[in-house]
Amino acid sequence: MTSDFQPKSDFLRVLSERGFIHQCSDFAGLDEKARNGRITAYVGYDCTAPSLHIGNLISAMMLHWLQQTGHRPITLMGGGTTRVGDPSGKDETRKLLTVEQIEANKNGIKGVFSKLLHYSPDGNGAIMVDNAEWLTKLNYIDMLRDIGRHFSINRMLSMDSVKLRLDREQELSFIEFNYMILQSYDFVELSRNYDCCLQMGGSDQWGNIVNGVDLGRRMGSQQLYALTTPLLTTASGAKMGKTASGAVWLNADMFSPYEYWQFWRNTEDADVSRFLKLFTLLPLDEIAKLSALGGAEINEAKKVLATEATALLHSRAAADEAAETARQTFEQGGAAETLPTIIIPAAELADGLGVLAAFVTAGLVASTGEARRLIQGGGLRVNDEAVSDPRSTLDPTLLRDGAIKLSMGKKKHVLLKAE
RNA sequence: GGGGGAAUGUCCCGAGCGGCAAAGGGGGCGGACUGUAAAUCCGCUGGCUACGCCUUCGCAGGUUCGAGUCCUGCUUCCCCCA
Repeated sequence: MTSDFQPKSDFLRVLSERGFIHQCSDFAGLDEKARNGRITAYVGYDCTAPSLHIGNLISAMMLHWLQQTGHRPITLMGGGTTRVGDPSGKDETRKLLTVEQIEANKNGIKGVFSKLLHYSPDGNGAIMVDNAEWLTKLNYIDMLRDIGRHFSINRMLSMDSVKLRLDREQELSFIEFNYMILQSYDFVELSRNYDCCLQMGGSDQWGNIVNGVDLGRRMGSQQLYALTTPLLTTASGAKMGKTASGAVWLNADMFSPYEYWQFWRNTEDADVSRFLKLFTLLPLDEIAKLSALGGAEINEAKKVLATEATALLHSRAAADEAAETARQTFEQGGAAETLPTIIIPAAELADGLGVLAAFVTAGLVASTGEARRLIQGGGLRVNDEAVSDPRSTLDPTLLRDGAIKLSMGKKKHVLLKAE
């Protein structure tokens, strides 16, 4: 955390109170600027996947508060930079994505922001731009002369993103080495065209952002600022956002509102307060009350966290439905209608469907082998009864209200319906 | 250009005298205990039409009853010399 500086601007005060701030290039200067008028700030998003994930949410939330406190957010799509690939925090070169993939990913990512920001060309309406617009037009010689000359290789070699690779004797290709130059240039470009003076991002972006600030100074832009968030980890130190099945995606078609709700519901006790501040819009005094709950009561706070976070990203209705599904499933031990459902042909069930196949079809296990192992460990249940024989079959007599409830472990349930 | 190393279970790290579905971690998953938490303990962590069959140790061949392990060629990476 950066000193005990007391921000006077609404913007930094909110971010600071809610725990968003890790580092800032010039806290006092930025605070002053934000207090004296509307500023424009941006966060860049790489288009490496068809959806953003939890790790991206924290910076998106910063943009939200930026707008709420009267300033203008820019969401920068990395349509250009993704073609190069950011080496920060990565052990190995990522495979280059095709231009088509990048475009497709970009379109997948865009949607999320409309949940958190108002877009409009006027006032403090958010704007979305794509750095492919200017990066793809750069001419190599011009770029070297205008931009490249401001970069010192000596200094670039000392940047974490580069040093790490070199220290570990892992290859860093020239194309990746250029990433920070392009990102720096983005900042200057946005500062010229949109009067943007602040770039925010995760702490792993500090080096890239500060380089942009520096380039701005060398190229005679206005004073630029850098602001980063802490790296999102759980209280036990694990990197957030990775689950068994992969990342916690923000797009509903990749990670359903119900799964999303469950993700937050399973937060560790020690993280509840921090996450309420970061990922919900609840006022701080209310969060303080919730955080004060001790022992088993903290579960109430987790439900609020789950519902508020889900409502913010998906919708209030989806959040309430997820909460209700969870209530029926976990608190009453029933099978809520709204659990994830898999439909199979009625004939298949009438003929007797093998349990192993059923669990594979339901997507609860990846293979029949895994299903067998889980059965041995007592981890699979049909209508809440542990499965003991891998050769047993499911038939229509097991239908309860038209569905068979398949469960893996205590938390994952799927309804199997026949049609 | 010359010399020397390295690539292992498709999550990662990492052992591996010619008999290996391959030691050990980490991570993940399941079970017990709980509060859908943490900590702790136990189990699992190639596939299948499953007491049997099939496919795995960078790639392609070869020697052998049998190769991750030996030989040849290739690819990629690292180190030293130039």
